[in-house]
Amino acid sequence: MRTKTKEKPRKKPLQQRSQLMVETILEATARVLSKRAYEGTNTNVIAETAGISVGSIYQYFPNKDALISALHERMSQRIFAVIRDTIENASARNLRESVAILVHAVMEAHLIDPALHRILEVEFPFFERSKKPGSVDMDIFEEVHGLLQRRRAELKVADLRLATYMVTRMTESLVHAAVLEPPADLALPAIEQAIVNAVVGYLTFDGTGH
Amino acid sequence: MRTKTKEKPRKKPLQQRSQLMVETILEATARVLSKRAYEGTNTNVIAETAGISVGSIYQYFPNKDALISALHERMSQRIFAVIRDTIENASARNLRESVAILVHAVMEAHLIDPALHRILEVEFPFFERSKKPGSVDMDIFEEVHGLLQRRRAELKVADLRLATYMVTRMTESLVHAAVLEPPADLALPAIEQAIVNAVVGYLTFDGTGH
Amino acid sequence: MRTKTKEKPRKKPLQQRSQLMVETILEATARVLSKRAYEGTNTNVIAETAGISVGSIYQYFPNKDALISALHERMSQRIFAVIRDTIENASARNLRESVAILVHAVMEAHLIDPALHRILEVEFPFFERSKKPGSVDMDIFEEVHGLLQRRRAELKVADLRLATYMVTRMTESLVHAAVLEPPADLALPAIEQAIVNAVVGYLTFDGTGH
Amino acid sequence: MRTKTKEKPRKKPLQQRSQLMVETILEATARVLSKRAYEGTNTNVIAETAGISVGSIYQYFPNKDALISALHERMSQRIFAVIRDTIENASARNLRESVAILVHAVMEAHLIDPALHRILEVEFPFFERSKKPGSVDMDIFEEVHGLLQRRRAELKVADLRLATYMVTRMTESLVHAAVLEPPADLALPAIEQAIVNAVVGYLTFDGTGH
DNA sequence: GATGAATGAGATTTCATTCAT
DNA sequence: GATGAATGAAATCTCATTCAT
Repeated sequence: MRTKTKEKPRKKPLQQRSQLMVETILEATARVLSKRAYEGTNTNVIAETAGISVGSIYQYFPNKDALISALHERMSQRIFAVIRDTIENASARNLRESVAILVHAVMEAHLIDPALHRILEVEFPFFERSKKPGSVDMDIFEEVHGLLQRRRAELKVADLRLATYMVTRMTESLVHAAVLEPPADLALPAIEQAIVNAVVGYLTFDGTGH
Repeated sequence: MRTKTKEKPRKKPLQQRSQLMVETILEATARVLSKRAYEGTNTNVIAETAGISVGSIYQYFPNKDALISALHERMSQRIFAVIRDTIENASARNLRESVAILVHAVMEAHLIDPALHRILEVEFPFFERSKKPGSVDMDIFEEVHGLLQRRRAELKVADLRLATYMVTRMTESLVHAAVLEPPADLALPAIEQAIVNAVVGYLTFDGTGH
Repeated sequence: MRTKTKEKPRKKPLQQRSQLMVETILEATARVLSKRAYEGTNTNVIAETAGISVGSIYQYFPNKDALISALHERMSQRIFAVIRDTIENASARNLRESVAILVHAVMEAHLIDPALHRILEVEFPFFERSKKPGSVDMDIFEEVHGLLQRRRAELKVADLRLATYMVTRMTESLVHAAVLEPPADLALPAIEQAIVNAVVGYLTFDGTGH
Repeated sequence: MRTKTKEKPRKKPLQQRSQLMVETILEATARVLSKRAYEGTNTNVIAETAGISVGSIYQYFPNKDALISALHERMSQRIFAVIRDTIENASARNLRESVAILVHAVMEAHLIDPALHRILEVEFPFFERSKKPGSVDMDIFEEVHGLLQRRRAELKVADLRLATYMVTRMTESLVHAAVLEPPADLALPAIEQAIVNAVVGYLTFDGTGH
């Protein structure tokens, strides 16, 4: 059923070592980035942290930007994995539960590594996610689109693509804000609840008054 | 009578000239930033664009960051001015109209100088807005809080501070996304409409189904 | 008897004001230099400290070096004045007393404003004193030369010019070191005593053993 | 037997290359400093003179000051080496010969590279020598102290530490002045002779007249 | 493939000096 | 003469990237 899962069946030792090196480098990049933020992060420090030489970074990444991009991508993958698994494994009885599960999944995903996430989203958001098919954003779009289709009967909204866009954006943006810039006087669960309400409210709002 | 009193006939020439210079510098910074993005923006280019010398920048700003911050601040001020004026001058007959006006105002504000706005918000969001009283963010919060209070009767939400937070965030985030990363297949007015629906939906959602 | 005293008989108001300005500037330079050392001393700070504008400095001094030079010169003048007056007013009964008075005078002179003196000698010694007739160094040379001539009978040294050079250097260098880099475990009076001994020892040493 | 052990056949290639680079840099710094004095000496010129890139300077020295300090230190080391070797290898028959040898050694040392020495001592004396144990100044102090102890019987001075201080200062200051600001009308050997006389005179002066 | 010393363009910032007011 | 905003050459230092070993 899952269409686009990228299988990696070949496991040649060479590729294994490569894969290990790439992991090491990305891990170090993440660590340095979390600890020292944009200023103070440079390829030499990353190499040192990874316990390798700068040269090796350039063996696997054409330049520094590619490094950040890859990190972005990896984080997106992880987040998407969490979201997809949650959605697909959860059995919701109605729209509200579906949305609650979605929102909770997104929140969980954002709590994976908030420090790094924060840096990545806040200092390097311009490493823009592609909107092309196959990108994580599209994957999520499709996932949510599927969810809404399955709940079609319970919705008041007319345009399902627009609704998918809205739900995706609302969930992402509001969770993002709540996790990364938590307001001092509001509890996270209360906000989570409010986000669910907002999404369901939107989807079931008939536009004339309830 | 006034033997030795030095007259200062010129009306605050200093402040005037200073103000002009600050404007010139900020203007140039904005221009350079819009055109060349983060990379390629440096004090020398800014000075050149402004038709002044680098030294002059440092006469008015202690360092480069202060320059970007000032630009941020100025843009925030402008945006807030638009929003406040719109809200305060508009006469809405009901909640939906109030929200529609708010959303429209925010959208207008985001369309002032999207290119610059984009750079500023996207590349330098870490020049973080303060949450302190007196900051633009707080001003907007208060403005929205007032609006909701006036419409208290029409709301289903319990916690007004939470609601204010949600409305603020939703409006800002969704408009932001719509303007700066417009989805290819959706029209802006349709999205605007959807945002209004989402906000009103949230505020009038009783939690059980409408 | 005193040959080279530069008289300044004319006291036109204009020159008075100029003189005042020059004083103000030099005073400020001295103050800034003492307080902030080489780094952190610049014409703008000097002007600010003096309560005048940078431009005015350039009305009286062609450039920054001239400023330091003038300060050097002024300090030299003051030191020389102290030394000359002490020597000429003192009535010594023998060589030892003469030397003691000289050494003490030089020490007094070095204690006028040690902080400034230190900066001036330590950071700007390369604003080299001229060896030309009329310079302070020459004045001191002549003063000491005269002193030795008067004590000719008590000396064992053959070449009086060489002796003058030696006495001048010894006094200056040793006092300088003692005052500006006081050794932790030796008392200043003890060093002063030792310097006197050294000078007298030199002057009365017959070269074969005493 | 040694399957994977990486051999490092080149004898400390790192240290060797590093050392070479440090030498090259210091050498260039010395050359530039001698030729162009303080003004006109900058890291770019030094790099150019050394035939390397600026970056390499910063690979080995944290900043410009460290560069000058290192040069200072190296010169001090060399001077001390000359002095110590001369003193320790010479066999003097009496105090006068000991002092003569010391003075001559110091003079020799000051003549190693007078141009550079001049710049270093005259323009950067504020890169102050530490007075801590282990510093060159302390080494010299100890060396002289030892010398005086060996000649204890021939001395009239009471306090040996004071005497050591005086001898050290006199020798250093007077040689310094003689070499770096040679008086026009006095021959260097004559001055050297006079310095020896002064030191011996001081050490054997009984305070009442010889 | 791995290493890391070397590179050098380029960025920020300072400050002596000028000159229009 | 006095002012001080404006100037801009120049200096220090960084760091992504290369390439000989």
